[in-house]
Amino acid sequence: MLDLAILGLLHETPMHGYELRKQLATKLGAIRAAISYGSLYPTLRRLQTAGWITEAGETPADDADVPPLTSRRGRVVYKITAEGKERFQDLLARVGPEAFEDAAFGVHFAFFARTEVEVRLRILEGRRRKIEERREGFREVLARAAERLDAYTLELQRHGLEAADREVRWLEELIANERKNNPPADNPRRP
Amino acid sequence: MLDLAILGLLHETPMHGYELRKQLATKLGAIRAAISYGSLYPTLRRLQTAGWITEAGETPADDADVPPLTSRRGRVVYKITAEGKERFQDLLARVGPEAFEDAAFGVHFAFFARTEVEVRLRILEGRRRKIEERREGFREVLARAAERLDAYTLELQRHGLEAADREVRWLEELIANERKNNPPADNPRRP
DNA sequence: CTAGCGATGTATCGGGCCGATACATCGTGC
DNA sequence: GCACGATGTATCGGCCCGATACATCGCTAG
Repeated sequence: MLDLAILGLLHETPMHGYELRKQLATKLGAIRAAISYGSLYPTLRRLQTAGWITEAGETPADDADVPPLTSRRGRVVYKITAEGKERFQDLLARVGPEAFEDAAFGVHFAFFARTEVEVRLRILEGRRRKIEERREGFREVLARAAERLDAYTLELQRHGLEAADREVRWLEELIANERKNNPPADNPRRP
Repeated sequence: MLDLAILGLLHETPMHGYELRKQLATKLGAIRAAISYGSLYPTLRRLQTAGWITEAGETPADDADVPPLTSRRGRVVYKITAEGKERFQDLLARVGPEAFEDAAFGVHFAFFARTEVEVRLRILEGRRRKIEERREGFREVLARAAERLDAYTLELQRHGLEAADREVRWLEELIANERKNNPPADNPRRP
């Protein structure tokens, strides 16, 4: 799951670990917390061993750096290899049940701009089905076991039901737009 | 985190692992997926070693079992000890920053019926602050970096922002009710 | 009658990911 | 001139998950 995210980011531009973590945090902020270094660095090593990324010596042309960052220390800049790009496409198109889990779905979604329409649809529909099942679970608990649960547990169920319901509607909107070949940006929002 | 959940459930009634997992799944369904056996059984062993739970021989009085379950196999029924109850109260009242994380917050909330009002309020307020910060993050990304992100990433941010916003409002409602000493069940919902 | 299946039930193993921690450098402000 | 926060790399112990294995029970189809 981290593999896909890291390869995806390095596909756009070479980066070092620290920067990678920051980008991940903003790009996937809606899905999961910032990734830990205890995951990041071992994963980078694994990807490098597999031949999907390589160390790229610090780029000498630092033109237009945000502030005048003259530092040139132990930063290790990674870039994706040809095999890495293949691997990325492979992971991106693989639509197993894992792709519908919370975290994995978010990562897939974050790279939808690089995904085929049919794959996007299959992922969105799989995710919808999963959330629908979750929603059904809440409904059953609320209908069948309401009297056996205390007020707070019930409130948790209600909140979960509402959240699931809203996510289903969100997914349905996305699916409909996808079928009309509209990217989500074309979907007008009230300001 | 599992410790608190398991002790809490065993506080209500003795149970074996399988049942424990099912109860956890419904009680915490809104928060986290069903707990894995790969976590459950090692945790039970740990709790037992610590002296917080003990094996209770299969209860002989099986009166009013749901179906006539005559089976009496290798089921291991656990029950909480006096030290376990102390430990549970201790964990329940400990309000560190971990208690505001997604999963831990859910577990704490699920046992609010057994929690002091002041502790409930501190947890709800800490959680609210955390979600507010998350919401601020989304807002900043949407305001400052919108042009650098693709449509799907933006949509993810919008969705995250909306979810965070709604959770803040939910928490605010709960806090207000808490201050008026109303349990959440008194909060009327349209059917 | 029996073979198979799905639910119940306990348990382990490898691995992913996290939080805490350590350590070093750079620019800035006091 | 020095403390502090941001930048940056790295490891370690531990929690938790998914996959897997294995055994029993009750039901039902052949």
